[in-house]
Amino acid sequence: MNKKKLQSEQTKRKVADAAKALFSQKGYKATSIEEIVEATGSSKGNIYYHFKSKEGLFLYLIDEWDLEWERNWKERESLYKTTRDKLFGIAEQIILDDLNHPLTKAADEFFNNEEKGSDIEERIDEMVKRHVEFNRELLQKGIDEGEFSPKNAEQLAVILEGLFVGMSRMSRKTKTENALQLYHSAIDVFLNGIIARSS
Amino acid sequence: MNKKKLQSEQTKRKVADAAKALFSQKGYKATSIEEIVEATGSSKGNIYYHFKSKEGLFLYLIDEWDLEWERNWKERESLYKTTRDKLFGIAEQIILDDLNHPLTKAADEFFNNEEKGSDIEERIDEMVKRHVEFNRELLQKGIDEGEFSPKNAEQLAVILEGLFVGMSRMSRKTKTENALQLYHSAIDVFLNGIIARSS
DNA sequence: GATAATACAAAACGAATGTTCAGTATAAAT
DNA sequence: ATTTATACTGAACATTCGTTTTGTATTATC
Repeated sequence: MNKKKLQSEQTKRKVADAAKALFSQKGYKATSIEEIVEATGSSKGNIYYHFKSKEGLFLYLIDEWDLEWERNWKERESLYKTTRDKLFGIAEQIILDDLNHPLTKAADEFFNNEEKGSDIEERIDEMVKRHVEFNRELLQKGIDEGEFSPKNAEQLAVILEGLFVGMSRMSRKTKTENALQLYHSAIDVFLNGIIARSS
Repeated sequence: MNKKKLQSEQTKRKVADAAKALFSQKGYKATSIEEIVEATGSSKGNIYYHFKSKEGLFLYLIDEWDLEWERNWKERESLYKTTRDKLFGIAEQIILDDLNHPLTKAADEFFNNEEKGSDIEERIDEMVKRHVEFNRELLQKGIDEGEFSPKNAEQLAVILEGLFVGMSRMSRKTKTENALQLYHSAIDVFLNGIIARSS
């Protein structure tokens, strides 16, 4: 049980890579299984052997992306000391990640479409929850340490997540340089809005 | 040229109303022309006689919605004196409008879909530009009058627009009461972030 | 009253696309 | 060596849906 399993994993990877490229270029809906077939040389049946469905294939890619993001962050986290700096650091990583990661638009499209299987919906909910929880912990830490004024951390976490979502959408039409500035300003406003002051 | 034109307008309205209800409940993509046919009693051909396409029908509804929003705002604008208060007022109207207006989700879905006719895309771009310009004028006024710190008004306008978009998405899963709080907090943070202070 | 325009109906088109399934070959297991 | 499980093929399936087209009845125009 070796040669076959290896070959299998290689094929799965090849499909995932091709799908990622296509989803990135054309978006989720506009990318057909047929195109993935043409890009990989694999057959339709084979793709459905490795992945449960088109949605499943896409979520597989998003999961990988998420994991990669967390890995990158953990490497960089120690570079920042205060929670405030960490937030800026996260912001910047998200900015770079979002702008460099062409899957963003497809993900945005995917999450906004109403027709998802109920099992898929659950996975999405969990993913969003993970993000918000990630934000919440950081914000709570900032509040506890007196950096931010004591507000509802859970709510601020949701707002932060929403801010990124909104910025992603707004920067769709703008050039990359402007998008970078836009994101940065948004974080600036947000931080400025929750920062603790003596006034 | 009277009885016929009247009847025609009534039919168009009936179709528009039914479509609005359906798009609101089920989203853009999930609502089929066939369902609009069933809901109105009109035929497919008739719908296509009154509206150029499904996209055209949807944009017609969005346009109406936008016009109604502006009308409402102009009625209320005089109630607020400072730009800061106006922003809060706008925020609240958007909140109420968005939460009460079930078309929001469908619009969000529609704007995120990649497959639109090029003429449709133009109309969307214009609409977004109008919104941003609306925001920009207000923010610029606030800056000129010293209420807000002098930042790039254009960029802040885009950020504000994005914030609403993001909040709309984030509040999709939450209950109405929580959504109201969320929106309000977000505006709070934003205003707090751009407010002018003596520090 | 004849002609033209308008409002509407009903059916067919047509094309894209996700998914399944019967069948085959290659490998592992016994 | 035979059986079994796994990886894969390719075609058919199954629908869904937006759009077009052809035909008709009613109303306006002259």
